[in-house]
Amino acid sequence: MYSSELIKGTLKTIVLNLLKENGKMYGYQITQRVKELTNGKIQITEGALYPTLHSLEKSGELDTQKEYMGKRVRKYYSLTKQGHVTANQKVNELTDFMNTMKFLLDLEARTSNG
Amino acid sequence: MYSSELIKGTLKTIVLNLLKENGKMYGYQITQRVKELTNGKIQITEGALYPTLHSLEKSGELDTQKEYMGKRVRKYYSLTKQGHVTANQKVNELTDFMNTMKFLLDLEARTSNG
DNA sequence: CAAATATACATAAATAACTTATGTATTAGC
DNA sequence: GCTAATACATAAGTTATTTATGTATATTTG
Repeated sequence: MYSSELIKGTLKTIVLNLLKENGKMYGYQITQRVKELTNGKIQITEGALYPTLHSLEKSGELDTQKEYMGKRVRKYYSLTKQGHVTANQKVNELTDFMNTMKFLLDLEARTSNG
Repeated sequence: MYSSELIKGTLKTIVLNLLKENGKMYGYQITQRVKELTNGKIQITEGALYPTLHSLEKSGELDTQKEYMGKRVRKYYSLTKQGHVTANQKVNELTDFMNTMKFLLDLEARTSNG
């Protein structure tokens, strides 16, 4: 597990990108998928996820669709048109940021080598 | 400029790494150097930096040394032995995290391609 | 079949790392 | 002399999280 400060700020990007690639997902599924894909290195808590999903829905990035499995409800989320745009922007911004960070760290390492 | 959430959590790592490579630096110099190295994409505010420096000093990562340029004081910071260890840990953790994030984003992109 | 665990949602209080605003003082440029 | 840059510092407000708690159904295990 990474120190939590690092993960902060990337949650919306992770969620939007997962939905972009998987079409639709429900909350619990997102937490499990991220845990699985990162070998437990990134674990999204439900206390963080659900408010984020609600906020993305409110701001028009996500649509919801309820599905009943017996008596249990699953709330599926999918990207709106606007959500697709935001997803791309967020992924690009994060990629750019990480490249800048790597440059910042690598450059300094190179300087010390001569 | 990146949205501020992204930069959160990386400030200590940036500062420790800069000090590791440059030996000693003072606060204002750190803000200018980061701005310069990232073409203004990352701008560390003084309100964020000074408390961080104080906190790193308090926790034993940094030593300080005052230098007088005429009447003006500069407070130089440098890594303690423990600070070197922490700097390496933080850089490794950030690098690992960024690789995990890239995998998470790239994997999904690859999945959509077939 | 009872108990524990997993699935699945949700919210609210507390916390941490910032931003924004403000303050002081010296130095440089016009 | 005025403005901007240099150089420090702190405090209030914001925001995204963590931690804690709650509800309910479904599955596994003894």
